[in-house]
Amino acid sequence: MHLVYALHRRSNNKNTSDASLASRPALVLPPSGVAIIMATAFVHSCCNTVSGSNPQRRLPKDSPAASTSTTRRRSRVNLASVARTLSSLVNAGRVREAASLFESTKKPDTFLWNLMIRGYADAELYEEAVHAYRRMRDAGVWADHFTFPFVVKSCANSSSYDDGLRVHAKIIKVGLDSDLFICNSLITMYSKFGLLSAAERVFDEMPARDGVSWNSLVDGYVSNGEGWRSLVCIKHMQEAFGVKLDWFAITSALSACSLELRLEQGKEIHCHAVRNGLESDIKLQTALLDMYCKNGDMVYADRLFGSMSRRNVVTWNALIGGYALNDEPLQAFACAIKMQDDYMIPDTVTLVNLLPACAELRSMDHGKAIHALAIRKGFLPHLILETALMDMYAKCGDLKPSELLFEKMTEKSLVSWNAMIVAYVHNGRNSEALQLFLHLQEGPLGPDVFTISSIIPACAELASLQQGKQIHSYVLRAGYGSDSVVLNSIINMYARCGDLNIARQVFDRMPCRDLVSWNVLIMGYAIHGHGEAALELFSAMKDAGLKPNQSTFTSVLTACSITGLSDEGWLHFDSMQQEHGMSPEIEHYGCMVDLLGRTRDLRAAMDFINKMPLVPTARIWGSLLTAGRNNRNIEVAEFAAEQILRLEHDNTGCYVLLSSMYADAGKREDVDRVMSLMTQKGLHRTAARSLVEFDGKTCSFVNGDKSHAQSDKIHRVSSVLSRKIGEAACDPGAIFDPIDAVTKRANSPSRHSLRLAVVFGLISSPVGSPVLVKKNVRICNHCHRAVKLISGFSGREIIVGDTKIYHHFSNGTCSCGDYW
DNA sequence: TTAGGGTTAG
Repeated sequence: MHLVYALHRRSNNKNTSDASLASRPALVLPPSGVAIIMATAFVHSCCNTVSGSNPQRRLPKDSPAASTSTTRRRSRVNLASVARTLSSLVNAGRVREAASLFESTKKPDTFLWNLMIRGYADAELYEEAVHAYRRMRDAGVWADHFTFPFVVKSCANSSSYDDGLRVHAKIIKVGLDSDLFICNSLITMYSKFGLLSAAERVFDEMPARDGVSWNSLVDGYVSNGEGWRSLVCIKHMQEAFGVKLDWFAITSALSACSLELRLEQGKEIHCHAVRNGLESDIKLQTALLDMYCKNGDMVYADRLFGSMSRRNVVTWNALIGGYALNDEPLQAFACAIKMQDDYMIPDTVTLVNLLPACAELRSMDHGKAIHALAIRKGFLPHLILETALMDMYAKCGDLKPSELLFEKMTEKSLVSWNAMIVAYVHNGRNSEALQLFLHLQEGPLGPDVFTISSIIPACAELASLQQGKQIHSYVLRAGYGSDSVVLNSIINMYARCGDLNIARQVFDRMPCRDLVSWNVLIMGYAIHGHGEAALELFSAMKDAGLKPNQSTFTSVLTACSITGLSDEGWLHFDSMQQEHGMSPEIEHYGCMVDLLGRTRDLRAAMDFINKMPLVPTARIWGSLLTAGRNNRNIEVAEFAAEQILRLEHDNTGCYVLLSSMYADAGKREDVDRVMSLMTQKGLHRTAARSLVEFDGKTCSFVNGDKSHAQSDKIHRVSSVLSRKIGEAACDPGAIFDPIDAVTKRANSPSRHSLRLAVVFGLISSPVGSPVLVKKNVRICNHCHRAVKLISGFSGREIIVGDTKIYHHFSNGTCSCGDYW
């Protein structure tokens, strides 16, 4: 406006007063781009007149030198005036009008190019900024120390990795690689690319650094999830270099404390902010609030929030997110209501923060209401909101809306892909998760550490050793071979897929083992029935200086119970409280009930449950049911089943186990009663399925399966083996098998899915090699007895994983000691 | 004319 005012004044009589000009309505209107261009043209003419008014410097009109000199001078003056106009437009954020003026300018110089590139960068038109730089270079105009910070920033924000590297090379070539501003922008660029070592290299090679250099590196660490390195860097900058923490450093430090869950350090930084008079800044207060929320101190967060004199939507969102994060979903919703009383309008972040609260409450109604609100407010499509919605639906157990959202997303980030993969895994749809993982690899987005950590458990659940090996190979190729989170998942996967030897090899070769690594391997030994080895590993873990946690004891007590190491089990259970000051949790009590059941002391098991300081769950009564079943004590089993069904009326496993017991005891009427009760409740027994891998493929068998290409041979061999091990055709167990009782069809144990899978494994693999089979339900008595005998007869090791443990059948015996 | 996070998804 001032510019037009000035221009207008020049175009009119010199005697025109400011007051009279101010009274003209045209002057108070904002200048349009065209008006400015026209005005600029007018200024050119004025300037030309002025420059030609000095008779002392005038050259003969026909002189070539005079002509050239005049042209140059005119050109300089033109550019200077364009620059003023262009600068005004850029500063006003009117980048399109600035571009129009720029394009109409002949031979723009470095200064004008810089202005234009800055205009694009300020308007977040980063790709256009980079394009303008390319045009500048092609036009032969020299880029200077002002040009590069804008260009580097634009490369960083447009994810133009190749351009970024080319620009850096150019900076080195023109000798500007020591410039403070350029180096600072390069640190940020490399951090945004996730190339922290490149950012560090730029930082290290700087001849001089300022606070921005340090803050940029610290921020780079934080934004790449390297909270610890960020805190180390902050300490170093303060102590070794005497750099004071400013607003930026404090906010980065607070984020680092959130990442590393360092509440005490966060409080120290809070004190530092107070000492430096920054505590009244609303942004800093919100950052502090966020730090307290992320560290789980909602009491302090609430107190800080209450003390704030001013709050905005961001502040409210931080508090809502805090309550949702800290498992206080109702408080999160209460805040969302209160914020509206405070005249704050919920935005996309508010809704994104509320969705985990819906998931926590398992309240699809709340989730759907938020979804509807997002649609009504026109927030969709929105990448983060859609991903959060997908996650909410999946956690509420409804995958269909998640799939629809994912399918229809106009833009998908890697986080969206990961969320969908996790959604499948958490809902037991492991095959779909694996398919999606393969699909992801076909596109431009590569899997990251989250993807890998999500997909490995799917392989573990599918018990697909081949798939697991392929994922392991991918992990090594993709450079995640030293990531302890990923490697821990891989150890678990190998153990759950039945190959404990490879699990051990991965563990032994880990560059850095954490507590989880030990816990996972101890559990691996436990589920394979190698109790002694698990306890040896536990001792080695303590010798290595690691302190056991609750999960360690779950693994150790599981090992003791599965292997029947009663004395050791009680020793470790007691040591939890006496030596390590831990209160046993429900899982630990469950292991002890298993242990008591295994020692056949059902009375002690019942007393133990009655004296437990925790309310028994279905898992505890399930252990008692198993104990009753393995000790052939129908009364105890019935009592346990009653307790389970009181807590979980749809527990099909409970019905099946009880009916199996009745069948073993020859109580045909009770079998019928239990099975009809199941039918009345609309429950269905899980169809048994056994998997065995052959030639890199998983072969699946159901009971009586005849779909396999070699079915005739498999059934024939199974019948022969059945006879060889002396399995009677009229086995009383077979007659009263609940499957037969319900289906009323002949289904001899020799045709059970496990038997078919074992036989196929035996005939399709090299003589002497072990056979590995995975089963989706527990092994029935007949198959357990038969596979023991088959292992003796064939001289082969047969490994069968059920839903809980691995049975190693060898020389006619099973590692479970006939208790499972 | 140059560099820098308050809250959000896996």
